[in-house]
Amino acid sequence: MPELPEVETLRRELADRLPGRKISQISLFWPKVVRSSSSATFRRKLIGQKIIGVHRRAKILILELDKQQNVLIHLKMTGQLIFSSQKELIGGGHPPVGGADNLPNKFTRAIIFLDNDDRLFFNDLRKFGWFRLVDNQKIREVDEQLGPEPLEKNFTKQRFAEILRRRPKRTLKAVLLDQKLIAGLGNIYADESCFAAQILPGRRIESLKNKELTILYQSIITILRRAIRAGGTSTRDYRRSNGQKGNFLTQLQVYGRAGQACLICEKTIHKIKLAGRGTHFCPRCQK
DNA sequence: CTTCTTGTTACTGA
DNA sequence: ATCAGTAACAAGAA
Repeated sequence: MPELPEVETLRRELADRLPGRKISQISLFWPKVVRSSSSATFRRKLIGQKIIGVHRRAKILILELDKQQNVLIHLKMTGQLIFSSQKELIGGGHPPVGGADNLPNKFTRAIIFLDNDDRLFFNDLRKFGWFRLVDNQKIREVDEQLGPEPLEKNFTKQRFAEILRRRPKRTLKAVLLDQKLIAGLGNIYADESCFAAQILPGRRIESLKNKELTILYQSIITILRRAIRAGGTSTRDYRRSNGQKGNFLTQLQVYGRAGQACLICEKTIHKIKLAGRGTHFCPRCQK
């Protein structure tokens, strides 16, 4: 699912393409994708606006527009943003494998047309993803409700420990998934971080030793960086902006590997339900 | 047919 | 006040 590394991959790719472009037209095939107003108002307000930046906060992609306006995009579980450039097709050659040549398809909920004839397709099988048009003040309110970004400088080991210690009775998995505490982790990277730190996800925070918190802190950062380097994880629906899969799937140690041998100790990977989510761990490596 | 999948919010009950 | 669990959103795969 799109978590921090997947959305960050898209942000970096789209930041090379969108800034400077004006939105020339918008097609909405599933009007409920717009959560901030009616779809008609959304279209009217957006058409003609210029994109000046592409940002990310937690799992939310932010298209910064002129006039203090922003389009927030949440992919939820099955959302995709596929960028289609007209120019690269002119001049021959083959479009990228898995590109936008078969779009729109039955899961395309929206298309954003740009003033140079490039297009951005929003596909979402499950229809949970959304667009919201918000001003800069509202952005600040959204920002305040989210925990620190794990890859930013202000995410120090001390701040991480403080955030966790204030929730002594909660389980580790629940805390890692809580966007108000730490931004951007989802089910895949919560499980992978716990494995890397050799800590069971069902542990209560109050039981964690300082040394364990330090290893967990470092594990989260390392895993997220490596996942971004691989272009994210495509378990199922996630795609990069050119339609290709992210490559981190092959580096997963526990997520999706229930019943298979642990890659470190060869004991069987277990799967339980924790914080309402499928939770994977090695019963020997993790304590 | 049932069960499972998950990001997020709302709700319930301990 | 805190926390865990579940339903809802929605649609498809197994």
